[in-house]
Amino acid sequence: MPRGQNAGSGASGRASSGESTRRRIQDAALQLFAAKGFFATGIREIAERVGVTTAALYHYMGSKDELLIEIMVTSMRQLIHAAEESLATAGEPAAELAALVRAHVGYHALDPLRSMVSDDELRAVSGKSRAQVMDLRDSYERLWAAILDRGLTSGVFRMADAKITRLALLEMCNGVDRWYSSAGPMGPGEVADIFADLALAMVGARRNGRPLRLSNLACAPTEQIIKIAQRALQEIGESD
Amino acid sequence: MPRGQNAGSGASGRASSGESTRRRIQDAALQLFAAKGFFATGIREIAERVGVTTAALYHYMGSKDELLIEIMVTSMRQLIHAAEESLATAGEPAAELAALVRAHVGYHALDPLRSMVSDDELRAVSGKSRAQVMDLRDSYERLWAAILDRGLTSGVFRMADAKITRLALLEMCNGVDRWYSSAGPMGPGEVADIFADLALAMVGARRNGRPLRLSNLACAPTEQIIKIAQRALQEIGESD
Amino acid sequence: MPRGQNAGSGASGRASSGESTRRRIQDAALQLFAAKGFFATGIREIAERVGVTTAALYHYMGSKDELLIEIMVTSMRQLIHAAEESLATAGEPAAELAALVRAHVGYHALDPLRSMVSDDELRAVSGKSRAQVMDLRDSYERLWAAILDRGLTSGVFRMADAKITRLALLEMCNGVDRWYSSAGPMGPGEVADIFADLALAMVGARRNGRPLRLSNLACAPTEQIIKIAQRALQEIGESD
Amino acid sequence: MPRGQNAGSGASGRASSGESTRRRIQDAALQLFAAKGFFATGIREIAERVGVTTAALYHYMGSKDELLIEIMVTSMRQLIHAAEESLATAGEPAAELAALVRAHVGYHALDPLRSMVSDDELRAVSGKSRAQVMDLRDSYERLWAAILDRGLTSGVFRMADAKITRLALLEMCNGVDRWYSSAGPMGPGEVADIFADLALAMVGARRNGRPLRLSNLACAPTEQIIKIAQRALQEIGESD
DNA sequence: TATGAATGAGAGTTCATTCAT
DNA sequence: GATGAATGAACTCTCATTCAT
Repeated sequence: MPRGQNAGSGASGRASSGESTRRRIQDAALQLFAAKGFFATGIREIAERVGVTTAALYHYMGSKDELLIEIMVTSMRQLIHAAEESLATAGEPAAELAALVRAHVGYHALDPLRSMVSDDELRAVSGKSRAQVMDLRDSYERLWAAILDRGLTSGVFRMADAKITRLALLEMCNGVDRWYSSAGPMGPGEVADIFADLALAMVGARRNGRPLRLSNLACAPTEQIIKIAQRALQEIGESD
Repeated sequence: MPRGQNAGSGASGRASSGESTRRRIQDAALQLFAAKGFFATGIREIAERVGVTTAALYHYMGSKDELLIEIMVTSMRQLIHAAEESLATAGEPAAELAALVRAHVGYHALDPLRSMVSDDELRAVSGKSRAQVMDLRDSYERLWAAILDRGLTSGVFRMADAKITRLALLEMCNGVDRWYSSAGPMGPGEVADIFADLALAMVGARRNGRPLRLSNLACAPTEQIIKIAQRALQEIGESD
Repeated sequence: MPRGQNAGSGASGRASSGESTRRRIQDAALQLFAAKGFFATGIREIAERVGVTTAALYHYMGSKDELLIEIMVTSMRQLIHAAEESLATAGEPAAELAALVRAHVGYHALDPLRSMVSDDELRAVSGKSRAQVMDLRDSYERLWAAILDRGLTSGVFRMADAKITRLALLEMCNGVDRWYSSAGPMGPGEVADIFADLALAMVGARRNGRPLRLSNLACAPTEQIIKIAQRALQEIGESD
Repeated sequence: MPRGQNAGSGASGRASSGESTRRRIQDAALQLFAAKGFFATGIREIAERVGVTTAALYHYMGSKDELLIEIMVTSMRQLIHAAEESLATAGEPAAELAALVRAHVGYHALDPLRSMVSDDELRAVSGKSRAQVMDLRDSYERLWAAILDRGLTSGVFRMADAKITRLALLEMCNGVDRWYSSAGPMGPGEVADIFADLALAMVGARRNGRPLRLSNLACAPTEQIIKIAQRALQEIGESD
C-alpha cells in the first residue's frame, strides 16, 4: 500500500530526453520554491539541481516567473478538479463538507511541496497571471462557502459565524502541507478522515440532535477519495 | 472601545529622535516583510519608506537579517508571554485551551503583520538564530501539547489523534493573520471567542456528556484576554 | 518604366530550394542590419524572418560576421564595378565626375538598404576582412580623387580644397541611402541627375567662364547609367 | 590659437569627486559609443575606462539607455542653440545659409564624437525619448527648409529641387564628423568656411547674376561663429 | 537538410553592505 | 548621526554557436 509523496511531480517515464528534462526542471523548481521560497531560489540552483546550464533552462521555460505561474495555475486547477469529483460522491451538506475536506487534505498530503508553493507564493505573482490565479482561488473558496450555506439553511450545521468558520476551516486544511510528511506514521487518507471529523465538529454538524461524524455519513470510502486526488495530480498539467 | 491595529508596532511617544528612527525602521521593515516577504524586500525600500539613506539604516540595525531575527524573537517571546499570562487565568484543561486559543488569536488579530512575518519567514533565518527561534516555537507548542494531554488524561477532551489535532489547531489559529483586518466588522476579542469555541469542538471537549462551550467555562472576560495580548505586544522588545 | 527597389536583393528565380533559402537569409540579414544595425540584430530574428531554426542558418552561412562581410565586400565590388562602367562612358573630367556621381547615387537609390549597411557597419568588421573592405573602399575613393585632380589640373574645376571637397561630395552622395525611398516622387535616375549638377557646382566646374551643368556635357543618358547600376547589383555576388 | 577637440566634453574643473565621476562616465560613454556604437559598447567597458565598478555606474546614471538619450537630447539642443545664435548674425538668405552651415560644421568639427553619436544612434533610442529627439531634429531641419525657401522666393537661390538640395546639404554637413580630426591640418573654422562656399554653390546663390561666395556676404567673422559653437557645447547639458 | 538540445560567455542591472568624510 | 561614493557578488536573461540525431 504505497503512499508515494509527490505523486504528481515525479518524472513518469522515458519519453524524449527533452520532455524529461522539462519535467525535471519543473520538479526542481517545485522543490526549491517549496524549500526556500520563490525569491530565495536562484535559477542557477534550479539548473544545478537538474544538471544543466542556466541557458538550457530557457529552452524549457519562458522565465522564472512563468515557472511559478504554471505551478500555481496547475495546482489550483487540480485542486478544483479533485474537489468537484469528490463532491460528486456526496449527497447532502455534511457529506459534501466531508468530501471537500477529504479531497483538499488528501491533495495537500499527496503533494505537500506543490501545495505549499501554491498556498504561499501568490504574492510573487503579478500582472494578469495574478488575477487568473486569484480567480481560480476565489471560485474554489466559493465551493466551500456554498456548502456551509446549504448546511446552515438546512439546519444541519450550527455555526456562530459562517464566514469566520470557513476561513478557519480553510487555513486549518491548508496547513496540512506545512507539517505532513509521507515518512510519518499516517497516510494521506487517514489524515483526511481525521480532518473530516474536525471539520464536522467545527460546523456543529448534527442530525436528530446527535453530532454527525464521518462514520455516520453516506460517503465514498477513503481509497476512492485519495484516488481522486491522485488522478487530479496526474491528469492536469501534463501537456499544458 | 478602540481596537487599534498594530498596537505593538507604533512609535510610542517621545524618546530621542534616534530611538524613534529605530522604531520607524523596525515598523517599515515589519510592514514590508509582511507585504512582500523578506527576500522580496530591499533595504532601499525600507530606507525610502523611513526617509533616510540606506547607509543611515546601519546606524540602527546590524543587518537586514538581524532586523528579521529581532522581529521573530520578539514576537515569539511576546506570544509566549501572552499565553502564560492568559493561562494563569484558567483552572482546568478546557478553560486552559480556551485561554491559549484566545490569547493566540487575540495577539494575531492585534498585530497581523508581525504575526505573518513571524509565522512565514522562519526559512529566511539561518544559523544559531534559527535554532533560537525554533526553540522558542517548540516551547510554545509544548504548551499546547501539554494542555491537550491533560484534557485527554482527565477525560475532558476526546480526539482521534492528539498530535494531528494540535497541528490542525495551530494552523487554524495562525491563519488568522492571513485574513483578519481591523477594518472588518469584528474586533480581536470577538474573533478570539469564536475560535475558542471552534477549538473546544475540535478537541471534543465535554462535561457530563454535554459539549463544552466557552460560555460554560470559568474563565477571564474577553477584555482581559485582549488586554493581556496588548500588553505583551508593548512590554517586550522595547529595548532589546 | 518600373524602378524596383532592392533590385539586387530579391530572389531571382528558380534555383534549388537550398539556393533560394540562402538568398532569403541574405535578404533578411540585409534588411535587419539596415533597420536595426548589425549588433542589434540577433540571428534568432533572421531565422524567424526566414522561417527556419537558428541551427539551420548555419547550413547556409559561416557565421553572423561572414553574413555582414559578404554584404560589404559584394557591395563595394558592385559599386566599383558600376563606377568603372559608368566612367567608360565619359571623356573628360566634368563628364567623369558626373558619371561617378550618377552611378553612385543611382546605386544607392536602387538598393538603399544594402548601401546603408555597407556605409555604416564597417566598424562591426574586424580582422583581415576589415582590411579587405577598407582596401576596396580606398580604391573606390581613389577614383574620385583622381578625377578631382584631373579637373583641377586641366583647369575645369575650381575648388578651395580638393580633399575637403572630395569628402563633402562623398558624404553627400552616401547620404542618399538615408533618405531615398522608391515610394517617393522621384526615381533613382532623376535624383542621380540632380546630384550630378550639385557636384558640378561644388567643384566649380566651368568651361569658357561659364558654369558647367549636366546638360552641357557629353555623357550617357540617364537610363543607361541606371541600367549600369542595376546590372552591377545583379551580376556580382550571385555565387560568392 | 588652440582648437581643442571635445571642447564640450572634457571635465571642466575640480568640483566634488562625484560630479567629476559623473562627467567622466559621460565622456567614456561618448567615446565608446562613437567608436564602437551603442550596442557594441558594454557597460563593463565604460566602467573599466572610468576606473570604477559597474555597480558604481548606477549611482550616476539611470540606465545605459539614459546615458545615450542624454547625449542625444543635449546635442540636439546645443546644435539648435548654436544655429539660432549664428542666424542672429545674418540678415538675408545667403548670409543665413552661410551662418547655418558654419555653425553646423563648426559644431561637428569641435566635437565630432558627440556629433557622430547624435547622428548615428537614433535607432538605438525608443519610446517617448525617441519622439523627443525626433522632434528636436525636425525643428532643426525646419530651420534649413525655411532659409532655402526664403532664398528661392527672393530669387537669390536657384535649385532644381529644394527638398533634395536640403537633404544633400544636411548629409554633407553631417558627414564632417566622420572624417574631421583636430589633429589634421585644418581648424573647425577653416572647414566651416569652405563648407559655406560649397553650400552657396549648391543652392546656386547669386546676386546681380554673379555667384555669391562667403567673402561677398555681410556676416560674422569665423572666430565669432566658432565661439558660438563652443559656447553652445559648454552651456547646455551641464546641469540637466 | 533540418532539428532540438545544449553550452560558455556575457549582457544590463540590483543586491546588501562598508567607509571616509 | 548621516551622507555620498563605492564595492563584490549575485541576479535573470540572451547571445552566437555547436552537435548528435
